[in-house]
Amino acid sequence: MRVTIADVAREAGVSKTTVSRVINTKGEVDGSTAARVREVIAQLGYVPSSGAVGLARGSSRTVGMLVPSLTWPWMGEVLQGVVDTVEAADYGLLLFTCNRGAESVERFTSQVSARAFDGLVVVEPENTLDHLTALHRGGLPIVLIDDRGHHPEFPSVVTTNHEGGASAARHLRAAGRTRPLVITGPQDFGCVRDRLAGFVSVLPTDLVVRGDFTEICGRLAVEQLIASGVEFDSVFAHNDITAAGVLRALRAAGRSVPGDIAVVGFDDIPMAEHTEPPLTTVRQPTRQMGETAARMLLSHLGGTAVPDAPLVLPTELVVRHSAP
Amino acid sequence: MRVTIADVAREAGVSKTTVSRVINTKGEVDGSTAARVREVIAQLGYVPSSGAVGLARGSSRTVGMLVPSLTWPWMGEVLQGVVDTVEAADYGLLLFTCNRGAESVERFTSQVSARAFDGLVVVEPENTLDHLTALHRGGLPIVLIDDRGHHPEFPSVVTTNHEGGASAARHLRAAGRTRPLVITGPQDFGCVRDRLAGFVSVLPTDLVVRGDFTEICGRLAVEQLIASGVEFDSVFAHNDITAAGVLRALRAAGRSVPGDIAVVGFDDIPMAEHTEPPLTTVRQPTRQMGETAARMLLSHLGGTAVPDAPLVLPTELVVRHSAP
DNA sequence: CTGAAAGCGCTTACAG
DNA sequence: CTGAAAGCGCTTACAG
Repeated sequence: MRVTIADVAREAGVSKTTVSRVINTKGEVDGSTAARVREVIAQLGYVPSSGAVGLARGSSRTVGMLVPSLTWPWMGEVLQGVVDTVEAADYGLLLFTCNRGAESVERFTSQVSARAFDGLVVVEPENTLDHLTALHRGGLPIVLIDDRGHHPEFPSVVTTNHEGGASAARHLRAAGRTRPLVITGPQDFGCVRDRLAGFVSVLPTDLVVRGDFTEICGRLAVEQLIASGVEFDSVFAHNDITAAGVLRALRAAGRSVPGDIAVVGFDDIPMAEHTEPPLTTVRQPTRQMGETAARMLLSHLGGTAVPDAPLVLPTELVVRHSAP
Repeated sequence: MRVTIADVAREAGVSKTTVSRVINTKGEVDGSTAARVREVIAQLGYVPSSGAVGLARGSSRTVGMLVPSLTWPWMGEVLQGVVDTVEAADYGLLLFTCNRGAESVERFTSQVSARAFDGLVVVEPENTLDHLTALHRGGLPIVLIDDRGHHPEFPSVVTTNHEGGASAARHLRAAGRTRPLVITGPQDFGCVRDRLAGFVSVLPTDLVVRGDFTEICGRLAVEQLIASGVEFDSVFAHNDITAAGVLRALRAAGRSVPGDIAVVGFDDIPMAEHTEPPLTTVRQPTRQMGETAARMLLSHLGGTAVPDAPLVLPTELVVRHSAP
């Protein structure tokens, strides 16, 4: 049925060994022999079976990617970055999610043991880090894309959260804002601590409300502060979704943005362009993070030593109307 | 190094055949023998090599997914639906994109020939349909998620675009709107023709502007009509991005929404909740489309006959403030 | 109920 | 420069 290396060998009048050698350009092969083999390959439309190659070579030329969710607003960019890089290197990408708790983790582990892939890119492991560490110790190359301040044993890609927070503060300060409200994300996330520390290092404030990265937390924080008569002239929200809630609450309360209150978010998800007014925000280089992580993993698989410190990619302040 | 079936066999004092039988619960095996084998498997942490199993069985227990882009706003939901379904069936998902033109297509085809996966879910193939048809004729099971009005030889999952357009029109008519503007997507897309036909079957109009699914086209259409003094009391945009542009242009022109003009979009992407005002829109069941397509493919792989007509999933009007 | 052997489609020492 | 043979880790008739 399908064309195998044996068919090519027979047709070309050589051994399978020789065919294998011209496919992989390994070892010396006579020029005219090689040409003949290549011709037969083209003519028969032969493509080596990835399964057989993998079995014989002990590697699958496939990388795995484990993500907590595929519907987070910035996940598409990360994925695209990883896929592009992996495809360009002629690797396949096997995608896994771990949103069904223990069951998914177990299934995933079993794929690891099955050697279905050679290495793994992980995005923000929630409570699987111990597990991943065990797999890594067992020999699985892993690269992490993470902002939660984990300090894993394996290489990771992060972004400049501290500087990102600082850049938001500098921008507000330059606009003459002196009394900012900060609405954070979950405080056990490293990125949240860093964004906050960076911000207050430039623009100290005692108005810090603990949020949880949802729209509702932004809305509630603003409503409550306004209701209790607390004054502020700007808001730094730790992500764009929260900032969207802030904008909505301010509008409902009759405060103008940026006239009365300037608002800065974090992430620069697609929505940020479309809020009213469009949101000034600290852009995370999500696609680049995906590309970088994939590149690190591939070079690791290729034998290059991995960096021992996390690779840090720069954020960038994107100025729109909510804080000109 | 790694634990193989031979290790298990030796440790349990049986043949590899027997181990294979208990793993796959195939053929009769003595109860106590089976128990012993299972014990050894657990104790050694044995997991069959997916590559070897695939080679021996001639199938990979993996499905492929080919998408044009991973960063489209609704792609995350589709992907999640596919991944969840595929994982639940203990299959792996191999992800491919075709955004680098001929090169990606070629790479992808070679993976097909390499038998890297058993079946394929395709989302909106741009100009690869002929190619896919060839692969399908060559024996590759394919399920399409598509709204462009292709009529492929293989099963597909679509949504009720005609009824979706009609539901938007009924909603506007019920609100007393009589002079709607329709801004379409690319007119060679089947979904665009259907949405338009559905809409005008309920609420005829001569105000139809051809758009291209971008924000700018929505903005320009509104600006130009207003500049030329054409009156309208509502807008039906063929996707939410375009509707966002419409909202922005109306606001800039000092028209109130929905007071002066009601606006309805299509898709219900995450952004739709966050526009000003929040967007009334026709929701596409994107996640469900992913789940359904994956389920169809899996049951096809399982030997079930595939339906010959496209499977149609219902849209749903989501009412928010832009058209209450 | 169980096992020896062939086979899946490759790669890779080894020998020439 | 080339090939016969063993091996990668499984499954599956076939025979008992």
